[in-house]
Amino acid sequence: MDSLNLPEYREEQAKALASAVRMQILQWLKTPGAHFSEQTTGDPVRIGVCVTLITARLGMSQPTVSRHLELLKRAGFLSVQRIGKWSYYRRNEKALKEYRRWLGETL
Amino acid sequence: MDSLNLPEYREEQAKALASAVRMQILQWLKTPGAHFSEQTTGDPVRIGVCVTLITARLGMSQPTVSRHLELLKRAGFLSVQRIGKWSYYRRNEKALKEYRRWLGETL
DNA sequence: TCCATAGATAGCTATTTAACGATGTGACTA
DNA sequence: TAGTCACATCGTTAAATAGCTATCTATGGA
Repeated sequence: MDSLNLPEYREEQAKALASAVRMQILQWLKTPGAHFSEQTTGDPVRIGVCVTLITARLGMSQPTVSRHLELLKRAGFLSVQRIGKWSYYRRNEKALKEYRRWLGETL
Repeated sequence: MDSLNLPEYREEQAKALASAVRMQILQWLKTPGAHFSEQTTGDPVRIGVCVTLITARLGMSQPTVSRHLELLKRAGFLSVQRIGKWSYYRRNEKALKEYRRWLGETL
């Protein structure tokens, strides 16, 4: 076939979004304070939400959640910040916006 | 976990787009005349492009292409029109636009 | 009526994905 | 310094996906 003009990472991003679990994570992280108010070790809006809370809310095993978070991070949609024993994940709005823009003009 | 508010078909649509082959098909069909000018049995812009031409352009087996087209159709992104022995596929711009709108306000 | 053509469907295989439990690692804590 | 906590990584298994060949169905032409 013709060479694909779909960059590798765009496909990776599309795959990251093609999962109900990962879309749910992204949506929760839009308003972390509303969904993870239990977090006391830091402002969820600023630094992000720790894995334990996301795991509890999803009701699945911690390694599985870790894997979903990694895929979203690899796609560029999440960034992590490690503070002490905790990893705080938050949305990368810039990458999300960029992806929407690309899809809008490509699709 | 909380009940997901991602409707089933939104996930199906996202999966349909998470494939380089299917994205390529959608892009070609944006300007069918430019990519499938060989088609003589009907105006590709109006009625769509037949499976044989898409198959030739992709360079993969006909059943595989048929499968990709079916997934795009199930997602609502393509519609088919059968005329004689031919099936003409074309973009469903309304569904594509709707999906972009949904993603924009959900993501 | 018979054959060819277009496309869909079925069946198989290889690969990828998603889940899990077990274990490793690094950082606080008693 | 021993233990615990937070998270990542590893290894396995089951299910989903993508490709192929073979075959079926329907239409059109000789």
